[in-house]
Amino acid sequence: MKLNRHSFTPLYHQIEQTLRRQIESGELRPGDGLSERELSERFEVSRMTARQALRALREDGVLHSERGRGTFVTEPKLNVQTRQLLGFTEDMRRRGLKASSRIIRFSRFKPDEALRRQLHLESGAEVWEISRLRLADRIPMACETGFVPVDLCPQLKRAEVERGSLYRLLEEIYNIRLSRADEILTAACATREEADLLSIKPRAPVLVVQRTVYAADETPIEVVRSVYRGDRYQAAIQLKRSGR
Amino acid sequence: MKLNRHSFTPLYHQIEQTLRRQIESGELRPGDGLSERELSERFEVSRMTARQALRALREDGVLHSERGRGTFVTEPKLNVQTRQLLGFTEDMRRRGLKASSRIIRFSRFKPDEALRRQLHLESGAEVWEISRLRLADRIPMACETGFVPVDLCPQLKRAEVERGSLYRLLEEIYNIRLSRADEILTAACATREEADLLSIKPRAPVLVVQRTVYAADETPIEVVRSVYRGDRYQAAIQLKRSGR
DNA sequence: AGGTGCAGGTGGTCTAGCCCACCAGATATT
DNA sequence: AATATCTGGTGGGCTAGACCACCTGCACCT
Repeated sequence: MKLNRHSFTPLYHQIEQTLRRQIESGELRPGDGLSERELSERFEVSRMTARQALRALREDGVLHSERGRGTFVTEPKLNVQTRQLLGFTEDMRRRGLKASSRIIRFSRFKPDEALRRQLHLESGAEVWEISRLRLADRIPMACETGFVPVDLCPQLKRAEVERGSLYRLLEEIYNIRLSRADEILTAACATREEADLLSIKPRAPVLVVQRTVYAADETPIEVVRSVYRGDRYQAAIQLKRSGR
Repeated sequence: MKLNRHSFTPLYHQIEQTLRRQIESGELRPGDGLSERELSERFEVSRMTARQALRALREDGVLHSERGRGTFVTEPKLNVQTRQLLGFTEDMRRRGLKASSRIIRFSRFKPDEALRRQLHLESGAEVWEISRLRLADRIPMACETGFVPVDLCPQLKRAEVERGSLYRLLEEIYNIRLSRADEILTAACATREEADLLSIKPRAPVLVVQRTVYAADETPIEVVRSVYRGDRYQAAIQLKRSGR
């Protein structure tokens, strides 16, 4: 096992990625055991460095450690998957559904004060408005209206947005590293317009998700409001008891 | 600053708790700076140990570090607070509201197969059923039905449940250390019964939270279903973009 | 057969260092 | 006055050890 000692990516992160790949490829299977000392020998690093690699994987729930026994690849949770910062496309893929979308509106305009403040923008700046109907296996699932500063991706094309994942686009083409998001979930009644789009009855229950996405440097990237069909969508979360 | 070197609680955890107290008491204020080397001198531990204390606080968002500058007490987020594993009482207190409750049903019975499996119980075991209307500042906010294995707290009294926080009871009296929970959030329509209890119109939107709470050893402690008024309750979450 | 005790492996914690890139403010140079 | 350079402090990363509590399986003894 060879690491690149002169890379800018830290050793522990290279180890983490290696293990993650091995788990995804099936080379390491659920239940398989690892050991900190064995890893530190295999990768020729100190044990503390191996530990740091394992820590991240433990926090993701990919591995779990038992004192006195070892560290093991976690059995994949049946059913419940934790809510992650995923776009609709990625979210649906994880649920085993195929995402598609229909653009309802795609425009650029000068945001009002509230939105400008949410996106930390100067008063002259513009935003893209991306309004899409989201389908899973061709069934309407959500309608989503997002706002992204034009400065971040001035070349954004309707066709690009149409094809698929906005987040992948931002990460791969515009080189913006998404890091975290704040979400607020509420229950509401579908408006007539939403009901039409989603093919549900007016005033049927919907799950409304308002999300602000941030880059690694805490710059707001996107503000988005998604209205999910209450009868077909559920959000799974894992909570920790921390602090006191 | 003195640590108990012979305690069973690790040094880094003692440091973490000390800092947490100092922040809560106002002795350390938002914006104040700390340094790993300074802490390691002050507490007479190695720098790695001081680092480990800071890591936990960073992950909680209480502190944040800037390379080349230092580690600082984070300004408290206005408004948005992240969803934590809290009982209703604690949740409302954080929102600045006073929680109270009215017991609708309190009984013990033999669970059906589905519930038994969720709580990992043997076939003879019994559970408490605790069904409560939850109020915030005397306004109905949610109705909540929880199931707890009788074995965990055989002495549970109706009066105890009536007084307040079930979670505090479990932690302080029955010495059960809660560690995490899985939640599923969905939007739905209030049933007639729920609408009556919550003083809302029948078929008004409600946020349904189904939660399973686990102890540190992964034993399921409680399965609970809460129905929140859609017009008065929202759930805030923080998401991280991790792994791939 | 059934228990007892021991040895080796494991994760958890901790030490006392090291080098690096980065940042800020002071100092020196133009 | 503006600019470059130095300097001390910071977090990030890493090392090569150490001791502990805990778990497991094995050998030994009863």
